[in-house]
Amino acid sequence: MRHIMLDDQSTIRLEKLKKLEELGIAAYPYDFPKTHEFKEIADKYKDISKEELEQKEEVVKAAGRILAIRKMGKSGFMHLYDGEAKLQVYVRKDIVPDTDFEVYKLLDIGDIIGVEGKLFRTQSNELTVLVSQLTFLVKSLHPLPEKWHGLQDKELRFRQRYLDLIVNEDTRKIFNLRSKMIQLIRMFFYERNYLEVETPMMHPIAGGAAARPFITRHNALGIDLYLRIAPELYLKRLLVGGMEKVFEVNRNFRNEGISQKHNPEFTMLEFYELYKDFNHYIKLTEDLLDVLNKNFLTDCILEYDGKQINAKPPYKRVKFMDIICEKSGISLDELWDEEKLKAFITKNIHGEEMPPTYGKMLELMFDHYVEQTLQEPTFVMYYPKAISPLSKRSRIDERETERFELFIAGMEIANGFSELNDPIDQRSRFEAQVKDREKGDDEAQGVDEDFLSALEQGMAPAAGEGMGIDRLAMLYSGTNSIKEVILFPHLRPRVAAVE
RNA sequence: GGUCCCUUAGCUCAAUUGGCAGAGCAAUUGACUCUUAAUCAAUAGGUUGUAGGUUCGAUUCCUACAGGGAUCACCA
Repeated sequence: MRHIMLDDQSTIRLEKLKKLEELGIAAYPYDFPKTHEFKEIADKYKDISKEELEQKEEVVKAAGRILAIRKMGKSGFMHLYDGEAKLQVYVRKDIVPDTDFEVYKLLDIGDIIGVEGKLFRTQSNELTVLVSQLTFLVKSLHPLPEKWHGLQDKELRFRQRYLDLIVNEDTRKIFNLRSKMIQLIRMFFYERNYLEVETPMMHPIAGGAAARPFITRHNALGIDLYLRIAPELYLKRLLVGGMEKVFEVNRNFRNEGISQKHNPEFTMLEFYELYKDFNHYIKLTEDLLDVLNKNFLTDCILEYDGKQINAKPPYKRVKFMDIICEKSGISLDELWDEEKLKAFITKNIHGEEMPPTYGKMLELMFDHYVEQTLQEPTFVMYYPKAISPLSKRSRIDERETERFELFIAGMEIANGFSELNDPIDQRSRFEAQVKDREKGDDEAQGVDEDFLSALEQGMAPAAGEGMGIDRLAMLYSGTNSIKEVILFPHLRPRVAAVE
């Protein structure tokens, strides 16, 4: 049996709750019929003067959590917070019923109350409810963190996110922004006649990306399943089935380290459209970001990590192999030659193990020399086949694919391509992956026969793309840690206290 | 997983060279009918993350462990 942890302050609050019950007050009432959100009140009356308010006799019913109490004998002010805005209320002994004033005297910071009363402006002109009736709604048995500094301890902020949300307004703003962003993204695709779909989170084969999966167990079937690392291969089965435009916003799971930019589960937007290629999706990406820019930025400037980044499309386009040459000084011939590349890495990149495959060497070159330099939004195009097992061969150079990634502030934001729809080519790419795995690349995929059968049925030419929602939220909220944009980021579990 | 840093009252933070563990907010009691980081007076609140060690004496020095942060590795 669990008991409430009783420190001095909680004991006192429990006693106050008992006194309320002795007054005949319901300790845990069932509802409160409020007429306004605080923000509605603020918006509606912001231009109404003190004098006009006196005449109008505007009565409101509203409810919120007490963030501050300033008691002055027979009257007092409180600030309430309803999760969106704050509202000041004024309680006077000669105005509220006697019982209500007794209740008021037993209130603590953190309690939630409902009030009814007419609006007025104080001497300092703050819009305030002159309380005529006060309704007790719930007692908070623990004190709130300090009002001035708020809750600073990151661990407490993430583990007890509810406290963070009550006390730190910025936190609330970040999650409002995130929600609005996802809403705008959905609208963007709905307007273009995309169908929103949900594909499995548990896969018999983890495919569609290069990553190590989480393993879970299905008892009745007696098999292991993998939490998906990407929805890609299922979404493309839908393309085969004739769904012409689809998108999915949902979680992916990757069994890797936790860092400032990585959470084991993260939210991914993926979208696909038949009869289009990667050029079309580069443009669509710019259109989508343009919508977000207009909603979240002023003058299209991203303020990130102390830098100002111009986010106005169109964005710079560079070739993957060219940009590596430009930033590292290697020649294109050397870069295309595995042995010469190996020699270059040995000579110039120290403290790194030699990657097991040619593809991994290219990724090392890119990560080491290029990624951090891409601060202004930049499309990196034409990734080599070796590291793009699901993208269609380039029309220009068959060693490359029609794949692009978008980088902003040194972060990978999107990854898209002309989808490979040749089942024979796809099979050989999968087989190359198997060879990579044998060479020691434990993120290489296996052969997905079921997916190949779908492709054999015939998939029209298509473009597809994935975007990391958490990282977008980081960019637009100006936060440099993914934990700030995920309500409950993964932390090591605390060892439970002895019960 | 490696390296470095952090952990003191409910919260935000102090504590000199190793020498009585303190402040603000929150809380309690009292005063106060336009305050807004309300004000004034008084009071209470601590096994200094945990377990060891060195020492006459440890918040302070050492070791291990736990949690967090930064960074590297892996990745989006």
